[in-house]
Amino acid sequence: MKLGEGVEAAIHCAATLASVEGNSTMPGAALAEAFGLSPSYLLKHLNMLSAARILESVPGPAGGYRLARAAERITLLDIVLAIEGREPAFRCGEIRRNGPVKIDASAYVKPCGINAAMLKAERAYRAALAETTLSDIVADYAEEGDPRSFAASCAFVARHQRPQKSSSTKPA
Amino acid sequence: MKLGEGVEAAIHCAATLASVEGNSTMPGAALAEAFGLSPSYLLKHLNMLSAARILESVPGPAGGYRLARAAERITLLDIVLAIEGREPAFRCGEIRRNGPVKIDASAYVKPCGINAAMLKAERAYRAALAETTLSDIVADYAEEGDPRSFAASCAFVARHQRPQKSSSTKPA
DNA sequence: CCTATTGCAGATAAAATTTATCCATGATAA
DNA sequence: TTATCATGGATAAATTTTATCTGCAATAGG
Repeated sequence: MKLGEGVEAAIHCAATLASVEGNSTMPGAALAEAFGLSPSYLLKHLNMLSAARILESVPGPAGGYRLARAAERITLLDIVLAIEGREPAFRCGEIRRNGPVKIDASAYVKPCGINAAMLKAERAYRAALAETTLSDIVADYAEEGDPRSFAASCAFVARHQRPQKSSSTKPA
Repeated sequence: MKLGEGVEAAIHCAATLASVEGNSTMPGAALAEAFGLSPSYLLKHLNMLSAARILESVPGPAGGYRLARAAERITLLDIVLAIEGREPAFRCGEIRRNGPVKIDASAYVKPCGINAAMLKAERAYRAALAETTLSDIVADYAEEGDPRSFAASCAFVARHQRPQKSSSTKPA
């Protein structure tokens, strides 16, 4: 059981974008620089977040990414599912049917109990992830994080965010 | 987020071994046959279960595998950790430190809030897995499963289990 | 003792997935 | 018109997963 590295990058980027003011955007290259990541690869992940309607993208100069909705309404689960896919971690291969003795398919209409137990655990995992929002992450960082690191983050965002001409969604 | 196929095989095998009587064993080849799996690869997984003290192995003819303790005291978590490893699925790469502005390491003594939230979810996952024991799986199968399939499983176990000379652990 | 069966460790290889880079294209602000 | 930026596709490198094989140690049964 393993989560790809993209998840960490995606959450950090989304949290950073939560600090961007109004409908301003931040270029992908700036986000890559903020965390020392490969720009070309990070774009893939940002793209998945866009496809999942977690981020919005604005093309052209002064373009970039911003949150597609309020940070209060973006959970860690949203991000993890966008990056890792919506498939459950445990995939039942129905190997119970592969024995030497062939039994009629009607014997397997009830779902496999093992699968059920594994999926139940995964629901617990997802429920826990759904309890934390991006705004929780940001608030925790502002309150509990080191002031030096927090100030540096704020400065970085202020330096790289780009205001947009006309608003489309929520004007702060 | 993905679990290897070995987990499914391991749980099914362990559940099968839970039906073996007394201190009898069942050869790995028989378990592979029971689920249509590659014998040489399944042995790897059975071995991990042995290393984790979930199974015991007996060498020599009439040898094979059996549970190392009562099915009531083996949880799905035990098996998943034995196969997938004990590392958490989310591994924090501390990319928060990789920004262009270098900050003293003392700013990062507090753990990353994102990591904390992800680990919290994983604890929920593991707690849910720990709630289901092998005996739960077997009992559910006996009560809720199809009688034809259950009878076939019992017959298969009866045909392949091999009694041992002298007992070491629990004589049923 | 001898032999056949079985678990075990290690080397190896095939396949799939993840990670990463590059380039051509389209949008758009200046 | 130009420079900046997101997008999508093609591609490749790296890593992990899956799978097989071989030689070795243990042992029940003759």
